[in-house]
Amino acid sequence: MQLTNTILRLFPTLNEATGKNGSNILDHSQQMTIPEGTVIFHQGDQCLNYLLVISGSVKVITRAENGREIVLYHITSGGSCVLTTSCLISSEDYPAEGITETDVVALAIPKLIFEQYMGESKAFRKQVFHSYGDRLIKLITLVEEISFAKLDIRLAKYLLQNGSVNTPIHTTHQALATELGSAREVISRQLKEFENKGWVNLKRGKIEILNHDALTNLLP
Amino acid sequence: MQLTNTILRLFPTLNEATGKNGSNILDHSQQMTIPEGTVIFHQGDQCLNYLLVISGSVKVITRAENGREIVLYHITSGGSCVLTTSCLISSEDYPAEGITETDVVALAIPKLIFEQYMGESKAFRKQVFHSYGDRLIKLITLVEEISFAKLDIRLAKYLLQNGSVNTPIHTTHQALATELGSAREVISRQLKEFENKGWVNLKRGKIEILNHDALTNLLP
DNA sequence: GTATTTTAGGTGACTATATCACTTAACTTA
DNA sequence: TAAGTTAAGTGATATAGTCACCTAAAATAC
Repeated sequence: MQLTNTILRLFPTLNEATGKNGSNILDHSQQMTIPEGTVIFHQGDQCLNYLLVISGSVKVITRAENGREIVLYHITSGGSCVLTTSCLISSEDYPAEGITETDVVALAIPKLIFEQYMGESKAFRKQVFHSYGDRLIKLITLVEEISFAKLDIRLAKYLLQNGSVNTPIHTTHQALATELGSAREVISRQLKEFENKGWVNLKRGKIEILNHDALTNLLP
Repeated sequence: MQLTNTILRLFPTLNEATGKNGSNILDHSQQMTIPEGTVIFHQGDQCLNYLLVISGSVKVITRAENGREIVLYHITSGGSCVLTTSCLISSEDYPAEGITETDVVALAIPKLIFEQYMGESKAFRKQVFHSYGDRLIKLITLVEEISFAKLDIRLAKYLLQNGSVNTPIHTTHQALATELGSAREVISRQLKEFENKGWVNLKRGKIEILNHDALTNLLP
């Protein structure tokens, strides 16, 4: 089956994740398709599955009372949701919310199967742990960036990572503000400054990079 | 042995963490005492042990190029160092540094023993995972606070959590700045403001809380 | 014990970022 | 085409961080 091959390419360790009786973890898991914009988890939810993302992207955000948001990280193809995992094990509340940014195909491994394979398969354990370590390191890097890096640099970095001279970025200033944990007005002004310098071209919902090198020079 | 009892009280799951041959995880672990101010890990280190803190406190910080620091979290009695664990499994570089804040007694579980028991003991797995989830949630909460909470509120919160009307806080403005990811001058000014309002009393290296209620009223 | 050095804390001027209360412009849909 | 909706722009003000420098307290050297 084609999908199984895709899954095994994305999560090679699942191949080895066979239980005592030789059954594969995939046999007990369910593939699901989730439309864009779906809230797949939020604070207080109970989680019954370990989620592996096969295609598409999920953003995990946290929100202040006043409505300001910041993106903690994205889960893309080959990633897993450690927050639901963490919750699977410790049964604590989520401090965050997960929303699909595109249509997402995911593999849901039920809680019990998850626990069973965690005991039986070293490869699966390794995979799960790796996800955890990854997120932890990403979060620490985020703390570092929010605390120490200046906004123009973070913005330039984002633009360079998500677009190039020929491929404009389709997003709003508000979405960018959420991505960087800033305010829309601040992003707008900063982008305007980049535009005045001739580095970018701004259209409603679209940012074109004109001078890749100038933006690169801003980075440390 | 008294120490074993202490360890089992702090890490109840270790009691169940027996291997196939009935051996206990404690038999293979080493107890160590680390003096205050020791850097127990930093970027690029290789880690060979899973560390459980029995007594004392370790602070985990990350540092900017310009020298500014922020405390990511503290590991106290009963806590474990997930960063070294993460590194044990994924072999990635630490994005942070761990420093003992006091003399610390810790239990070091060698990498191989750690991996063995992770496979054999459900209780031990649970313990390790719980640590991970905990840190993840703490880090997300930190991101939330840095991004959204105002400094006076965060400072008041810190003061209330670390002192009271009769027990002054022994720390420097610089240490407070690191704890909250701010700058010394900013902390000094904020504390001065609290002092002008009669809420605290400032001495070199010491902060006395005078008005608990006023500080509490600042919190959301 | 005084002098020197080190460390903690204070201050003013300035820059960066966030917030608030709007306005204007561009797309959407009735 | 008009009305509604969403995106972006703007000025004023508040908060936080940076820089350069100063003073005061404590530690140490002599």
